[in-house]
Amino acid sequence: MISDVSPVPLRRRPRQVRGQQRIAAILDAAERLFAVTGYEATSTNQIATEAHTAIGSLYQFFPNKEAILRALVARYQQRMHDVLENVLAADPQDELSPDELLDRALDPLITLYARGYHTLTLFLTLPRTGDGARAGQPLVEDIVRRLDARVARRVPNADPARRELAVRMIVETVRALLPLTTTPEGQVRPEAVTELKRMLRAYIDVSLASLPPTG
Amino acid sequence: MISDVSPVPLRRRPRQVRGQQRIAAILDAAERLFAVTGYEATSTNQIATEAHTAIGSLYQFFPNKEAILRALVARYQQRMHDVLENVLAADPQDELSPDELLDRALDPLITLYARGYHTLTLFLTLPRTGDGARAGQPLVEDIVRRLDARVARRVPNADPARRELAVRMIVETVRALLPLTTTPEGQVRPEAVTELKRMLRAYIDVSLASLPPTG
DNA sequence: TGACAACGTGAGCGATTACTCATATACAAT
DNA sequence: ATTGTATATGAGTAATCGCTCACGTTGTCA
Repeated sequence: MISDVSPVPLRRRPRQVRGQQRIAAILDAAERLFAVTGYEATSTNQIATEAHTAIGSLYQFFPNKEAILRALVARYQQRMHDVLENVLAADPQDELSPDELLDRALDPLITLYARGYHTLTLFLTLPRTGDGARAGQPLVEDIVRRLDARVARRVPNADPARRELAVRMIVETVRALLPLTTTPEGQVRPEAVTELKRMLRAYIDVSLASLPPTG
Repeated sequence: MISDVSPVPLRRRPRQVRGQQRIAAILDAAERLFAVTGYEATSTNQIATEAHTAIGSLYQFFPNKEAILRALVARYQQRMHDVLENVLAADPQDELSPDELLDRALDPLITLYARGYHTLTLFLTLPRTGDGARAGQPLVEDIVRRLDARVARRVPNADPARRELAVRMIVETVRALLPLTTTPEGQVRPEAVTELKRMLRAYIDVSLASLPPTG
C-alpha cells in the first residue's frame, strides 16, 4: 500500500467509467508533454488537446495545474513502489547476493524507463524548486526509507545516519544515471547498464558492506 | 581558453563600462532568480527589477530570455573550466594518486557550490529539454572531452568508447550528487563529501584502473 | 419516461508573459 | 559647444497563460 505521503487533491472523484478514462487520458497526455516540453512550458490547454478533451473537462477533475503533476508523481510512486516491493518480496530471508539484488531492482526499472523514453524523464528531471520539489520529493524519500529499512536488517550494527546516507547516495545515483542507460529513441544501452551496476556494486562493497557500528 | 561551444548571442556588445556592469548585474540577478524560482517561472521583468534596471536595458544587450540563460551557463563553463584546468595543470606528469586528484577536483567544486547554495543549483537542475538542454549540454560535453583526453594518457590501451563512457559516468555522478554535499543554508556536509569521494574512488578502481584494451 | 446528477464543452476573462519602441540621458569624440 | 553614438527608460502590445462558467450531453436511477 502507498503510504500517506503526497495526497492527490481531486476536485471531484469520478463516479463513472468515463471520468476515470478521462483522468487516465489526461495524465497520459500530461506525462508526454511534461517530459518533452517541461512542466512550466506546458499549458493546460495543450494537455487537454493532447488528451482529446476540452479544457473544461480537465478542470472538472483537477483543481489546478499542480494537481496534475502531483497525480502523475503518484502514478510513478505506485509503479516504482511495486518494483521495489517485488524485489524485497522476492528476498524475504535476505539471501540474495548484491549482484542479484541489483539485477532484480535495476532491470525492471530500466525496462519501465525504456518502454517510453520520456515516461520517467519527467520524474528524473523534476526541478528541485516550486511545484516540482513539492511533488517530487516524497517519492525519493519513500524509496530511501523502505530501502534503508531493509538494509538495516542486513547490517544491524551500522550507524543509522551513515547507513541512510549510503542508501540515499545509491538512490540518487540511480535517479541521476538512469537516463544514460537508454537512448532518446527508447533503446536500452547495455554498456551503460553494466557500467551503472558496476559503480553501484563497487560502492556497496566499500561502503554498505563495511559500515562501522554506531559511535 | 574556452572552446567554440555554446556561443552567447549578444544583441550589442557593450562598449562602455556601464554596459559591462549592467550585464553583470543582470546575470547575477538572473542567477539568483533562476535558482530559486526556476527558469520558466522567472520573468524577464523580474530579472530587470532584481538587477535594479529597466526592462528596456535588459533587451539592449540580450535578444531574448534564452540568451540570458546561455550567458549564465557560459559563466559557469568558464569557472568550471578553470577548476578542471587547475587540476590538470597541477599534475602535468600524471603523478598524482586518484585520491589526490579527487580531492583537488572536488574540493574547489564543492567550495564553489557552497559559496552560494543556489549558484550552481541552476546548472545542476537544468531540465534536459527546451532551452535548458540547448544551454546546458555543451558544459557537460566540454568537461567529458577534456577529462577523457587526460584519462587517455593514463590508460592508453583502453577501448575509447568504454573509457569515454566511464568518464561520463563520473561527470554525471558528480553533477547529480553535488547537491547532497551542501545544505540549503550553504553549509558543507563533510560526511556526504566523503561518501561521494568513496563512490567515485570505488568506481575508478574497478573500472577506469582496469579498462580492457581495444577489441 | 422523467428527473436528477455526472460529465462534456469552448468562448472568454483577468492576469501575466516576452518583448518593442519612441524618447530621454550619459558619454566620447572633435 | 556640438555632434554622434552608446545606453537608459517604462508605458505599451500582441500573445499566451491558468482557469471559470453558463450551457449542452450522457448516464443512472425511479
